[in-house]
Amino acid sequence: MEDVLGNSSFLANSFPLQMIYDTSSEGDKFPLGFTELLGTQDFTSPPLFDIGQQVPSLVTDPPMKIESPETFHLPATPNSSSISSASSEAVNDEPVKVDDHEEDQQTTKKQLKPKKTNQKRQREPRFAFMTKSEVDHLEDGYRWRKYGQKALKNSPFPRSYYRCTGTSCNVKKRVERSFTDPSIVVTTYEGQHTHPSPLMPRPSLSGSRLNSDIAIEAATGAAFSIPMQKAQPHYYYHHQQQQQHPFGSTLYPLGHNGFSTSAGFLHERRLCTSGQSLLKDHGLLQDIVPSHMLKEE
DNA sequence: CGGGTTTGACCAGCGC
DNA sequence: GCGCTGGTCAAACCCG
Repeated sequence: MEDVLGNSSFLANSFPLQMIYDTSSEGDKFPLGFTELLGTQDFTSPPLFDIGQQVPSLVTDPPMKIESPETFHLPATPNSSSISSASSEAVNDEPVKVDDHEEDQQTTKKQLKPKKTNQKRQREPRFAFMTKSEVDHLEDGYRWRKYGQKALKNSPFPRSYYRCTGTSCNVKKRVERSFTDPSIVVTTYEGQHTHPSPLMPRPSLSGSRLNSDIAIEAATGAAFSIPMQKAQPHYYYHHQQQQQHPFGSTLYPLGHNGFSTSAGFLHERRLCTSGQSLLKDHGLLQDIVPSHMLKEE
């Protein structure tokens, strides 16, 4: 976990526009797209980001070697910001059904105190964003309570731990700064909101929502919360890497935990829902990244 | 006073 | 087995 942000050689050819998805053990039982793992299911989760400003991508690096449980990729350019990469962590061999996640969370918490059960601690699917921002704690529409802070071994910046304050909502997030680029905030979400955002009512599809925004929701079936930017992000797109299959080949290396499966699902779903030819060169990014950005590269 | 933050301690998992 | 590290707890503290 410590080289999360520190693998600079890796970063050199990494994907600037990435989203870290981390599922612990769902494997091919994972019936949902990754975004569903985060926000509340469908109606409840507001589109908290302006897709024109911040765009998630599901792509990970093909050469990605998961040396540490979580591997983050930083933008290749200082101007680029945001988001993601895939990671896997806390591998459980036993598959976990998403439906059970709430229960799991309850039990995992209890597991801490009444020492040692025979079960390994089970983790929620995780999912991280890299956001270029001055502020550590990005507003994402939910209310969070900080419950811990930890200095990380290979980073001068501490990691903060937050829990959603919603009752019976066990979503957690971790916020840390990239020490390779302090302007980048890495936010890792874990769990699924069980309630709508208390801060931001979901607007209708009309108005300010961009097509790409809609595309994301169509693709995922649910919106998820991406921290709203306080600083203007820039998106950077690597055409070269995008030519690869945005999910299959790049995500398979994550192996064990079914990321590839859910990603594949997502991809399929995308094809089904968006109704246009989506399988072109740019893969997912094509319809979530503004076209002018795609041309930049 | 209620809710959030800080911070030291504790625990579990992992690697050596 | 031991030490290291990440993750969490919970008491103390802060603030509106």
